Amino acid sequence: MKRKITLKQIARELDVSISTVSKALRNSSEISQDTREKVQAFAKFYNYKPNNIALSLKNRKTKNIGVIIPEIVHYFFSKAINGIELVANKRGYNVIIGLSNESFDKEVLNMEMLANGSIDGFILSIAKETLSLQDYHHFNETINQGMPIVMFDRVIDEINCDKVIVDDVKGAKIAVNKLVSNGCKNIAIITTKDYISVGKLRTQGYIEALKENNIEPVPNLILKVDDKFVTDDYLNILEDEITKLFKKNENIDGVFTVNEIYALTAIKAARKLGKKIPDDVQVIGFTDGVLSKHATPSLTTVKQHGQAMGEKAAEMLIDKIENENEEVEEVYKTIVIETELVERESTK
Amino acid sequence: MKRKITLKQIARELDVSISTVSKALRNSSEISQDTREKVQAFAKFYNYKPNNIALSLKNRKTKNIGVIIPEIVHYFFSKAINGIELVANKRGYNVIIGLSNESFDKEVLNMEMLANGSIDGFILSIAKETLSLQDYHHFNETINQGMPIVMFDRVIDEINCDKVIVDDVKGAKIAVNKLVSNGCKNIAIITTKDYISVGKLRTQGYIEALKENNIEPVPNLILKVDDKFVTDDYLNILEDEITKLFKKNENIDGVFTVNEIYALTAIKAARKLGKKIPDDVQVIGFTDGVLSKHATPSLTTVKQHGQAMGEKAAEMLIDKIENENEEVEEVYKTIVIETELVERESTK
DNA sequence: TTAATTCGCGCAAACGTTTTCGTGTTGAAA
DNA sequence: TTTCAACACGAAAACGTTTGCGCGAATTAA
Repeated sequence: MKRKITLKQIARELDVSISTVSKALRNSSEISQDTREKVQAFAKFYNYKPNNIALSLKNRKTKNIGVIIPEIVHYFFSKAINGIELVANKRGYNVIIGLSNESFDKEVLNMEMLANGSIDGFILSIAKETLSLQDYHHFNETINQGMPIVMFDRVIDEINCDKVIVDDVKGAKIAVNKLVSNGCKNIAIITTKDYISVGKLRTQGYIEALKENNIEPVPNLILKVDDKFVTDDYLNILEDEITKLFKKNENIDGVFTVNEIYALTAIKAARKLGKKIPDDVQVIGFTDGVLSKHATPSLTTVKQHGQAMGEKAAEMLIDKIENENEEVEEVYKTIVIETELVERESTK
Repeated sequence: MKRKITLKQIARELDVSISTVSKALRNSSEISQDTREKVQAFAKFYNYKPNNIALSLKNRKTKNIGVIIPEIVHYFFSKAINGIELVANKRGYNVIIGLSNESFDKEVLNMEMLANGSIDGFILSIAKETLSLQDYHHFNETINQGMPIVMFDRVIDEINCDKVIVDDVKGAKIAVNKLVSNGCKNIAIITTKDYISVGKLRTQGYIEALKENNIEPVPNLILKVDDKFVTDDYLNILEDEITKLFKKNENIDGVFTVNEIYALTAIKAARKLGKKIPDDVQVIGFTDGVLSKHATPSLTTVKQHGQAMGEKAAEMLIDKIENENEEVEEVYKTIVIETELVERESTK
């Protein structure tokens, strides 16, 4: 019923000026002990709290950070948000989320909605559509307006901003090396089309690892799935493609995939073909999500530390926000979060 | 480099007053065609956008809604956020999230951070700790300050606000009825302690359904798991308890669980005891998450429509925010979202 | 020519803060 | 008694908007 109380109302009730109230509440020595106590008691009684919006306007700091990600129903991204919210909260910031749903337009719209004063900085992971269109004007414009940006996971080299990434190449190598040392001779990869940077990099790691182990990569063992349109039939199409892969290459004894779903689907397809996991085929996925842990057989995966990435991104952003005054020549960092192989039942 | 341009700067450059600029941009007929065009062209060139914070202060509307949930790395909650963000965005609102991590203190803190002007209303799902402490003062205080609240999923009857819930009793009944009609005679339930309202209600539905099918519920078949402390060892403890349940009651041929993890763990435990799913034991879970779909065998579950719940909650909240003026005697609605049984491989 | 309109624009208040600078009152020192 | 510092407080500006109102100039009607 009763709106939040303001300085003005307190001032009127106590018959002093607004400035006196403000100073009294901040314990300024300008104000007499008497008045201070009176004001503070009154404020406490009416549960006075300064209005954030007014503070934001005055200080030109909102204490909000904007996070724009492709989707939220996704283990990696929700973990990242968890990390972001953790440190943001610890440092007194709120988190505003925008979901691009992998759409360029929604990404641009979301950024425009927030860039007009609502936030002090952005943390973002780029939509697939943006990556394939290669239209990055909205990032550059935002940066030019003096708004700090930290990109994570899906980043673009050419944009000048802080970045937090996973060493996808190295992660893929670790996985492939594991398969090789476990005795696999014919290792396939199930990956995405190249415009997804993480897919591309993991594929690169796969190839490099093979070469380092003196195995010549063969194109037939590289399956690049188009995941532009994720429909309900998607899983079936995926499974069909993987089944074809197995049938064409009877000798496959190891599979590395760039995410969990591909790995699980590969296991399913392999089993239907009568192959035993991990005896006949060993499988390693990427992203240590809830599926990897609870699947049967549970999945050996390359863990990305999504939460750590989120935490680091938030730390970097807030550091930048709070040191904005020091106009040192801008220097941008790229932090690489190490991956880790989590071994479970899908490998020997 | 260059900060966002303001009305004042445009006014100075064009040698008119601030009000003229403002009116010109809003196409007011008070301003001559000439001036309007000049101002608009200038504003467009410098990409002028009104400052949201200033607007918020002026209008006493932030166009932000606050969402406080227990955790985000969780299929149901992330689906709900997805729905909330969808309609919020469509209606011109931003979403600020706070995570309580099931902690009472963090829930209170988060609400206080946001309640001082940062948002126009709350959507929340209550932390377990709050539910067990039964301390709801923060909700009531917020409501008394005139801030609208919509609770979803985990709600409290005594609080006067809009609510969006799932019919947990009915959902449980549907599941149990399915098991009965599939021939199960000894149906166990794996649920949570009663202070979690959803656990309690689903248990209630289980009992009612049994009675309606003329089966006397037996206490030995009701396993109430304490999930207050979710640690890494948690799954083992859970599995042990379930294994004990099976051993004590060899005749169990159907299991209903209040979430996915319990269901998967039950399947695992049953299999280790040599029972076949669904031939010897049929299992139905709750919450149609990513695990249910991808597990082997895939899981028959009661689908909660988390996204729909989020959408509905956001609609209700924004409606309330935008009709706040009409001081009709407050009337609070509770919307029940229907559940749906998704049949997969864990039932016959 | 005068009076009444219309037009085009600026002033100022308001939203809720914080903070700088003045200013009137008190008490003590000279 | 005069002078000055210390004290306690208020006025006002600023952050960036929107908007009701007033005012001078131009136009029209009488």
